[in-house]
Amino acid sequence: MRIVARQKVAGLKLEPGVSTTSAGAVTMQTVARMAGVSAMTVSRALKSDASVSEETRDRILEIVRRVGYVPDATPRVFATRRSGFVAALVPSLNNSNFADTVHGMSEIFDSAGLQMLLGDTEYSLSREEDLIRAFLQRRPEAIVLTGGAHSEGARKLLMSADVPIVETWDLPKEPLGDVVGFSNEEAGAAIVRYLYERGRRRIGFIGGKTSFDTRGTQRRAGFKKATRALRIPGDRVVLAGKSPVSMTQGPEALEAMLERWPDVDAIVCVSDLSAFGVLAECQRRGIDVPGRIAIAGFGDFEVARWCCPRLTTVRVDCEEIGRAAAEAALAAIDARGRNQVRRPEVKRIAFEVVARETA
Amino acid sequence: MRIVARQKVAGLKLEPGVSTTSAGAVTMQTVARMAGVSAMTVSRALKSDASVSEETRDRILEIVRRVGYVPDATPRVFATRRSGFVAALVPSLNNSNFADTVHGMSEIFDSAGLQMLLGDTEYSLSREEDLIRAFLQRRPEAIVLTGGAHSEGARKLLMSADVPIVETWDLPKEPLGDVVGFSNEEAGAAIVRYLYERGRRRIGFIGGKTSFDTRGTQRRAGFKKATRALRIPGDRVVLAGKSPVSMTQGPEALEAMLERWPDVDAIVCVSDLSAFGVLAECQRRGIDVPGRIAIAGFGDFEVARWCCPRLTTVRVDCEEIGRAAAEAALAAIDARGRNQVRRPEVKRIAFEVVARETA
DNA sequence: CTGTTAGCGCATTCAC
DNA sequence: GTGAATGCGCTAACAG
Repeated sequence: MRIVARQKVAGLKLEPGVSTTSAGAVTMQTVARMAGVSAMTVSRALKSDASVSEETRDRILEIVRRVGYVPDATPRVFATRRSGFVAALVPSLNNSNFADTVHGMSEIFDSAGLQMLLGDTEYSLSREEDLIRAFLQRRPEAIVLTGGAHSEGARKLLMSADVPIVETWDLPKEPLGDVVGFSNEEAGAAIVRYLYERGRRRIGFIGGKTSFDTRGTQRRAGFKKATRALRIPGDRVVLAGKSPVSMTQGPEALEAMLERWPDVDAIVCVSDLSAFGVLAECQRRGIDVPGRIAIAGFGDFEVARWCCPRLTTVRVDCEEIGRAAAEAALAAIDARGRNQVRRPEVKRIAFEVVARETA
Repeated sequence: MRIVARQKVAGLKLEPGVSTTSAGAVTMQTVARMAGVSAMTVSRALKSDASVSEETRDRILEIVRRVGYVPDATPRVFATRRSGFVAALVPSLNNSNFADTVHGMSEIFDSAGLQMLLGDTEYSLSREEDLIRAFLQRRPEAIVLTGGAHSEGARKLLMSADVPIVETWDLPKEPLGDVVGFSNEEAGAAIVRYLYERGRRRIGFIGGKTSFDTRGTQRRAGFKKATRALRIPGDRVVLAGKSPVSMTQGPEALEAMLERWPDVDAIVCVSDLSAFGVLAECQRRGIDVPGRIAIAGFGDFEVARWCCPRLTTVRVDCEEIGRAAAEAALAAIDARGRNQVRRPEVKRIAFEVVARETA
């Protein structure tokens, strides 16, 4: 049998009869015996609101400090029937947009005393399902997902788990619970209209090949839709590399674009990262940006704000998505705690085209 | 009393007598009754190795699927005395170097069936301590930390928790356990020597103001050391903004540098992000890079590989740090499981100067 | 203000 | 191949 995290009583001989558990760990019982009280009193002393005499509490807390006792959350989960966990899944942790969202969430969850179980789906629905299954074993009090596309298996798991769900970064047609997001299609259309207003007529789109990045796919749909509405050609689409699309795809994507449509006068990229890759490749080739080609990205990544020339992009308040998602989760958890019914809500997060130097 | 994650039996009427728990959750017991077996048999059926008749297992698994039963890890933790958790703390999740390390770790931990509790210390030792305290309540089987600098409180907690520890991204003088890292001081010195070899003599350093980023501080120490050894001036140091240092600091830092030392012919930046910020600002000011000023960064971020001109930098295999750290953790967990003593090890990860276009 | 009792849902151990 | 008893460490509920 393996022993987890045995706590040693640092620099302290336990008096006889004050035994630790079989595993040698310091438990509440140990502390209780040392303080000459019951475990229940220790339990009360450890939460600030419960009623314990000042003197007893001080004595107990002193012992707790001395032996370095850290209460075990596992039995607490058992006893209170609350795991203290919230699960959050993002397509990638290595993407500052999602990292910002995670940051926003943790701000709220932290202060609510909930720990986050963070998962990186790597833009894969099957990995998302696996993570959901793994996380559900920890009985999270809520689950925050990215996007509205999930495998059938994931949906089944989530339904029968009967756990509050928040979907983010999108506006799913058939939400599983609360929604905090925006229309990626509208965002894609908005940037096309912006370029059109700036006089561009031969606009191209660069995105990833795979369908995993459904938000990217929707931005592409928005591109198509807007070009149609504006009666400009909408076939200048290059899909390069695989998601997550990144700077790496810049050179090959630009090459492919220029070969098929040498007259392209503006390029909408599925993210700032690919946009920056394209921009840098233009600089290498001596292509004037925005003189000959305008470039627009998505996400307002830091690189977009600081590169030269600065990238025109679409900004979303990623942290706000996280905060709002966490608040929705808390509301759902709270309602559940009171045995109340609560209708899931849809919270739209604004996006805006940020006009800068590349378009 | 709040109820966590009640599982509903989707589309299935429970026959009378086959009750769920008081909370209404589907438990192993529920499944057992439905299958007409004991909970123990369900438990066995759920792990592939245990001995259960083919027929019984199939019947049980079918029911498990139908009702969407997901076993609860909490009592398992209790019974097996293994939490199945590993804690990992990084200074920032919004930093692709650390995100890569996390990715490397999860690769190994995933396949070992361990779940990661991921924490973002935000470069703050006190937040690190808080996170350690919170995570220890979950009885992680190992803890992976970034760097060797920890608060006294954190050290005490870790010591008395008696949990295997791995420190990464550094070579602490007094390690708490295993170490997987490299000398940031040597890395800082190496890039100075590189610039010196390329003929630069008036080399400056740009880093963050705060002391939280101890790795950055060590790179600065390496800068000092190398300039002294090479007998070139080592006072051209600008500390700007606060950690995490980023592109944002580029303009102000460059401004400060040029004002005090207009003759600077090379700038070592604490990270590629600040280096890119400086590079972009040079481009805006029309300063020739590397003609007039050479620029070097650290970390080989994606932006360094793709920007124009490409950034000279120091590369470390961040994912390998993560993988090696996870492997060290597994080794420690394993030894502990066998009640063996195991001497913590120090694994050095190589770094290399990557010569590119800016220096 | 403090103690006692009971139980959370699973795995271990031992019978059968 | 299967079942029954037991206990993990904590807290809710109630008794004192």
